[in-house]
Amino acid sequence: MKTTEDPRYIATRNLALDAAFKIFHSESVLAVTHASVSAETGISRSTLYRHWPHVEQLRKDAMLRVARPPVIAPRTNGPLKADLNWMLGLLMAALNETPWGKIAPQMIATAATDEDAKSAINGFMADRKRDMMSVFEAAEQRGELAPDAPVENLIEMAISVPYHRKLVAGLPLDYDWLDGHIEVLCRLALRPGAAD
Amino acid sequence: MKTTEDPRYIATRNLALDAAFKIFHSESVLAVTHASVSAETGISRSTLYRHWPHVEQLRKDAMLRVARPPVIAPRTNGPLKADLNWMLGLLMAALNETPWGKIAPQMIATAATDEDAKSAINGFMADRKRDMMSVFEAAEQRGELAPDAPVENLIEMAISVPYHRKLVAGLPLDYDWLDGHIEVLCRLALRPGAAD
DNA sequence: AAGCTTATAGAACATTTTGTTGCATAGTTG
DNA sequence: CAACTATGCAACAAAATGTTCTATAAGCTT
Repeated sequence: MKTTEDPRYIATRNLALDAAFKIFHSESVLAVTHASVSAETGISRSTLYRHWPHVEQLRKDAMLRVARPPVIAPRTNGPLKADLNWMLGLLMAALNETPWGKIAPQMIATAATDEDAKSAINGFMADRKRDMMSVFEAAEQRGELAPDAPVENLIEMAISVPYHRKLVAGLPLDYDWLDGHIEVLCRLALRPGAAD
Repeated sequence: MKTTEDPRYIATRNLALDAAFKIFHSESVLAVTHASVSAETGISRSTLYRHWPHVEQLRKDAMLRVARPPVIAPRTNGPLKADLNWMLGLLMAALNETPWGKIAPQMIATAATDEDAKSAINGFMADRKRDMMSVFEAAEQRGELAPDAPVENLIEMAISVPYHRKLVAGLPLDYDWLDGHIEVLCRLALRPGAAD
């Protein structure tokens, strides 16, 4: 029988990674150690070392397992402005009020040197871009979009600015700001005649 | 006499922090320890402990001392498109080819939990925004700007996207992309009649 | 130049973190 | 039931981290 299928092994792994993530979120990556996870779960240190011979493996597994942004269901009812308000409002909330806001910076730093973390976070962003794309495609089918709307760039701008404000510039992410952001995006997206 | 003015103390401090930064850049923050700096410089471990009783202090000092983005002299000759190309080209190069591209992610992560790192990186970004502002003001005085150009938002977008592409999305930062980015920014910035 | 002060080097020591191993026990599989 | 394998525990090893003391040398004061 393969180790990885033994229910005891699976159970230990899940328990440990849940605790590791909890520690990661409430303290920091560095607080995740075999000792701290052992204390949190009751799993013995030696067992944890058998699962993850080195701390970095434990930390990375914890990060990759649960550290992902909340799923944002694309809303494509229209009009575009309302859809953007919905999507970016949720993104804003994710950064302000969920673990993701605290975990993202750590992942970004890890991604700078670790391939797994890099492909994970790149994947998250690709998902987010795809969701946004479906919003713009729906707008196009409703005929709201300007024919020369630079959709790719708009999506990048829509998503990048909230991340940058929160993680790099240290500026507030609130609806006052979001309204202006969306207004600017719509200037480039909507066809001149369309109702705003 | 105050300790902090003794030339020996200053010399040791500078030597140590230079080495710490070198290690930080070539390996990672975690590689910066009293032991590694001692090995690199010949300064004794006990002396380093007197300067920085705890590793985190040493790491943070190394980071805050030299980890700053290259200064980008604002260019305001005009036309706006050329100025933006200059400024954002340099920002791109800073992210692609200088230590800053490797260090920024670490700083962002540290800023999430540390006030000093946070205010440092927020300060860097405020500087960058101010530089960009002078570019747009010059454009306005030349009469290039549309009267309703949303300058604040444009500056945020101009800067955020390169950072996001590089650090989060893992997309390439090259002139092919930059041309499109600037073209979109100019659509919103320039007055309708202005030569492009 | 003489004397006081302070930083450094070096070594010895203490503590904590990190990783390893062997064995008894108990859950899992066939 | 029999064979296998994960776990818990305890003892141990090694490395990283932090502390303290003393002799020496550099800097400052008069």
